[in-house]
Amino acid sequence: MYYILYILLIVELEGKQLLTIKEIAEMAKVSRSTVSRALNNSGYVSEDARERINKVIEETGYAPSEQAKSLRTKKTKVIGVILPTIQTETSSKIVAGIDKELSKQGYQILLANTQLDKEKEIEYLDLLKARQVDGIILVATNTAPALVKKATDLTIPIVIIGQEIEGLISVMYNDYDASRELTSYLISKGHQRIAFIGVDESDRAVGLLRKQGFVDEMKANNLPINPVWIQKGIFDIDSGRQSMQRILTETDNTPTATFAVTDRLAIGAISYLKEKGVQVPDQMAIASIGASEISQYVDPPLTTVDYQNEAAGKEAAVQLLTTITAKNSIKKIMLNYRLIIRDSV
Amino acid sequence: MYYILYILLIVELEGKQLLTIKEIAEMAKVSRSTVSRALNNSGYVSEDARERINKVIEETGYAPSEQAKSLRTKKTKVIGVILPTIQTETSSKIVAGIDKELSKQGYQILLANTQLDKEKEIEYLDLLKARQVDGIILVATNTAPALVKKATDLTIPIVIIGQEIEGLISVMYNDYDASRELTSYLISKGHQRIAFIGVDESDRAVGLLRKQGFVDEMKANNLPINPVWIQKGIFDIDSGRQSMQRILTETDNTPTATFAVTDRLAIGAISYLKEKGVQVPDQMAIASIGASEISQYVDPPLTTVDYQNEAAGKEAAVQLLTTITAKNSIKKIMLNYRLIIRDSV
DNA sequence: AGTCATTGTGGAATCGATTCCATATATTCA
DNA sequence: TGAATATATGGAATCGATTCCACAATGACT
Repeated sequence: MYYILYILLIVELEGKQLLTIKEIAEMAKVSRSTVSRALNNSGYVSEDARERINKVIEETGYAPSEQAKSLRTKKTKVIGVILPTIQTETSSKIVAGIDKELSKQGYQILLANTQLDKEKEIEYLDLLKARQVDGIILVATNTAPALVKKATDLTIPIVIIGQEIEGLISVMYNDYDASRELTSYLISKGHQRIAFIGVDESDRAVGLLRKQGFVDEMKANNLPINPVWIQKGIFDIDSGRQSMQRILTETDNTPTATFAVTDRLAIGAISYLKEKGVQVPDQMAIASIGASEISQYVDPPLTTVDYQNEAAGKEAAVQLLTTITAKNSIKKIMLNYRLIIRDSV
Repeated sequence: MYYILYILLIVELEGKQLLTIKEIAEMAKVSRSTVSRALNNSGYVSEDARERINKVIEETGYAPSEQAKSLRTKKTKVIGVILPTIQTETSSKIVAGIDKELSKQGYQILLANTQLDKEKEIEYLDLLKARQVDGIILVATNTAPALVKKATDLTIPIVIIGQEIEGLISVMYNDYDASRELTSYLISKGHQRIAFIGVDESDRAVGLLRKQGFVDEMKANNLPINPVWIQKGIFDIDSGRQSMQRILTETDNTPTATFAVTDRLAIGAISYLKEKGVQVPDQMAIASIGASEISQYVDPPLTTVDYQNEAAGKEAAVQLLTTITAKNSIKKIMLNYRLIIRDSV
């Protein structure tokens, strides 16, 4: 009999089989119920039993399966985060902000990177639901009807960052006002002919609102806009170069300043200007939105708008957690921004 | 009877209770076993039953609980990724590489951000184990004995990025050779007095190996190293500024070139030099390791070493997946690097 | 007609926890 | 001393899937 037990023990240690609560119970000579109670500090457990259980846990390094636990309790302590990409400073700052807040409360992040594929945003909502996440934070790039419907129908708490979706908690950047203010600043510096490098308007926040802010402020100051001055790129540096090239070559009516909707676009534009020997800011001023870390180290340092992405992530996490623990009614949160004036204007 | 069923249905739809396989089975008038077989294409299912099941699934939008499934099958299709920080380009590129590879195979990433706290690396190994992840990728910053022991004892497949740990699959950067080659390049450009901005040596790869590469190459060329030239910072830009300040002020024997172990440190150093009116590269050449996206847009564009972090992440994911599906014996993978020559030297 | 393989199905056990409930003992108070 | 309460424990059901097994029905082949 002893031999058999011994052999079983060996096999178990060799195979490094994960321990279960049942085995811990047996070793501590109590029932599974008691182990569970000791583990969760719920109900009564005698000092005697508690000590034996702790000792066994200590020795074996047992950790209860989160798997099994959450099947029963319906809580996974996991939050799904859907991102368009992880490779930008904006995204990683948002994730960092989310993570800081969530980890305080013992939650973890399950990443869902769409790689800019809009279909996948919808797919991932389903997948995360199947994975029983306790909540979802969606860093949205668009407000397509299919996405809105899926997100609204979802039974899981969800917070949107970067776009406004009716009926859902949204954490938004103040794109319109920031854009007007930045345009206004350029005008106050004496610029009258101002170009604009934007992105596609299916991205309502970055594409549409920032453009509207620019256009409205120009109109409010009775300044004309040459169609060539309005360029559209995608979210990368090279696209900024190309846009600036078009601005300089496709019309004789060259602007004296350019407003790029992201730092990357601005950096691309500057890189083209340098190549062509155009002085920044003397011959062409540049301003953008984003306040990326390097914006202060490029030459010249960029005048930009700080959106405080980490704070956005944090705010989204806070909203989500309060929705999970106690129903939450706050629906829209408009974040602050901050104009950072440097040498590029 | 019909009323009761009807009311139950209403309640169910109203409350948006998550459906279970049991309900699907009832609606399709088959057993749970049959639904499961249909879902997984295992065993026999008649065409007739299959159609009814698919119809019900279609109508209800049912998705099986991954939770319950993985409790039974012991597979979660989740990989834990432990990172020192998510806020650097290196990290996000690695994660992007990992994610691209994993998502192809239907795996997802569970993030564990240590925020540079070494204790947490160990904690998270336990937590991820409790969460039953199928594998772990550890982006390591050190090889402390406690960490090595925990990682080695783990019963879950694990791959290390950035450090070499005996007995585990490690994906490493060729820090020593890259460092020697970069130093050699500086020397070939005529520099004899070269300073070095490093980080703490508890980070074996970035701290120790890069320094050794530098020192060995200097020695091989019989070049002396002034102690003040060897500075130590942390992983941020400001730390590069401070190091450069010390290099310039704490000795009269000023170097003509500086090797910074990361782009950020180099950018900080350049920023200080500019402030003091020191010409780069004429009065001080700068070279670093990292090839961050902005390294080509700073002024002057940085000479740096490209480590291809995304490829590193991808390689780690590939190794991990093959270990999970079929035991894997490859133990060490040394990645390529590439010297990028620009104007800062 | 009888054996055998193929196809199809449902019941029941299982994964590893939590939690309700029944029961037993110890303690307190009138 | 007896009733009420507090403390302690284990048994059994449960969460939502998968999977083994037993059993039927059908068709094929001697």
